[in-house]
Amino acid sequence: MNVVERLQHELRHNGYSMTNSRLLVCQTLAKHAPISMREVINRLGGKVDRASIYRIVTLFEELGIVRKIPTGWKYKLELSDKFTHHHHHAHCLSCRQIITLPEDRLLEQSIEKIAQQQEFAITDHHIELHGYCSDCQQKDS
Amino acid sequence: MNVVERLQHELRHNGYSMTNSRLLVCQTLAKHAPISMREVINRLGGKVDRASIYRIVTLFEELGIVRKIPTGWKYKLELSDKFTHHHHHAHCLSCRQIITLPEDRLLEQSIEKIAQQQEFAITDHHIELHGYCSDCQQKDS
DNA sequence: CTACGTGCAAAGAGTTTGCAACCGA
DNA sequence: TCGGTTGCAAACTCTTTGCACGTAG
Repeated sequence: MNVVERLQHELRHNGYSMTNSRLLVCQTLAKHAPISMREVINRLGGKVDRASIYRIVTLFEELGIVRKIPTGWKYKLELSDKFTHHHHHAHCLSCRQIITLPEDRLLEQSIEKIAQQQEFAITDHHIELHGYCSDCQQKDS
Repeated sequence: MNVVERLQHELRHNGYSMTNSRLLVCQTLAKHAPISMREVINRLGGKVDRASIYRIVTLFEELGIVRKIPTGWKYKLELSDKFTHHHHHAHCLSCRQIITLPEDRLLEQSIEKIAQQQEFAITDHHIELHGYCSDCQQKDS
């Protein structure tokens, strides 16, 4: 199932229509993630209105189609695990690059264990590392 | 070392003055964390100007005195591990409560291991759980 | 056809900046 | 005293909302 089919399925399944604007937003996310709201708006400028983009992203978030990844005071967007695979990110404080981390069983298990201990019914989780990537470490030393 | 002494130390050590405004912001964070920017501004309304609060929080973040914890599109603020103990949060999607989680060795080790594997020099990390707290699970069922 | 979606425009939050006055060491 | 800090006011960016028109099913 490719991105478009997947989107169509998620929308229909929840009683929403597949529209051209929704498709454009989804394709932008698929192609450029992680991407900021501003970038999405710029890339779709003229094609989809700002307000509609906000409405679409809000809907996508409710349906679990996109996730927001916090970067300092702001955030970026990317398609959820339904479209890609489960992963987390590391942010380089020097070059601002966002690195995608490989999935780690032990880490995921730790999270689940803690949730169980707290009797917290977990639906999602987010992990974010801050520091310096290998390239920037070499430059600075 | 209490909160005020700790603040004084962190500021002096980095060449900044201990001012009344900085003290007020710090005390507000100590007393009400996690707290949103808006709440800080409201609580200090009349005593410290909005712009100064932003400047102070930005400085505090650079010095590692405060950390931002993302909550959806927004964020809240709290004093860093230097003032409290290292911990993470769980957000209840129903009652919006933010639960402080106990420290977990296994989890912290997993994080360090992943950073090492990626040759990423980690300085900080965030973990955030989403789901439903035990109270809300009972209400809904 | 008809309810859901979108564009437009304007309002409402949240955040930043320049500059003159102020205060802490 | 003197440079770092703050208050004020204005600008700017980000996000939301109401309403009339457009469009998918």
